[in-house]
Amino acid sequence: MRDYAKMLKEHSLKATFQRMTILSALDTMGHANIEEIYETVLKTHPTISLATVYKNILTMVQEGVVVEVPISGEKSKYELKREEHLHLICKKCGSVSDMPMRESIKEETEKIARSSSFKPFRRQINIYGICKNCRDI
Amino acid sequence: MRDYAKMLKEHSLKATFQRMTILSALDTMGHANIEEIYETVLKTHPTISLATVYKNILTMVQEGVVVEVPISGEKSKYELKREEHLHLICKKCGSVSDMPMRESIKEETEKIARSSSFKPFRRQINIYGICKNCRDI
DNA sequence: ATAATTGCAAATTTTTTGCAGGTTC
DNA sequence: GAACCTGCAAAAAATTTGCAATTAT
Repeated sequence: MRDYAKMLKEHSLKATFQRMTILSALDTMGHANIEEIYETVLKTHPTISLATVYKNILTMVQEGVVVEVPISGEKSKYELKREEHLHLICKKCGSVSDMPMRESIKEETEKIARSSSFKPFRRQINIYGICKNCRDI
Repeated sequence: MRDYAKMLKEHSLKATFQRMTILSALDTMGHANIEEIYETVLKTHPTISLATVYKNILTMVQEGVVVEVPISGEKSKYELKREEHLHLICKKCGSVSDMPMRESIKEETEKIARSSSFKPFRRQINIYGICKNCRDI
């Protein structure tokens, strides 16, 4: 559990309970799309509106507090901003899990970008497949 | 220009002119979202309906003739299926360009997957930044 | 105090669907 | 000629907007 109020204030966003609830939901869920976030926050704060979830996800993504994870064939999920990592995405159960980024991958992608005079900001690596759980079934 | 009819038939899809036109549009554009595809096919075949574009993109993605490229902060784009590669995505002009996949990246991602007993099918790597053109302006 | 944020309801945009007629193999 | 595909119009789903009331700083 992180200090959500601090995260928000560092980006000059007001620490409303709606935002704190959304961040807390993302923190426990790891990755979730708008609908999933909305359903989760409703459980503890039934007055939060869907429009507020939309507006805040947009704002918090713009401010870099939250990161969008676009996924083939699904609606985008969102996660709290943290160190760079990659995603293992199970095509069976839909789970998303984080794995640390390797230095060598960073270096290779830097090289590739450099070879096109492309100035990279950030990477996004998704690996699609079947997770351990679904495989064992 | 590839043999679109063949591509379709290999996946037991009928080679309608609507599908051929969509594939041809993707071939020339490289990457495009639904709206862009629709606008482009309209130029040569003004009778094609938007619903047909939606239905066909869905079908052709399911059959693996076309691949979805989900992009942070934008609507998904689509491209013709081809060898594995990665994407340089310019946050200024929105251009997407393909770069060859490096062996070492494949290997590293295999290792990462293996370490979680995850069985990988395919990777998707997006590098976001500023392209040469936009940088020079 | 004030500037930002919220919830609501409505508007807009995006995507999906059902079906009668047409096309491909 | 059978199964598949199309266009249309309508329905459903997803997202955005405007605004008066509320809240954080």
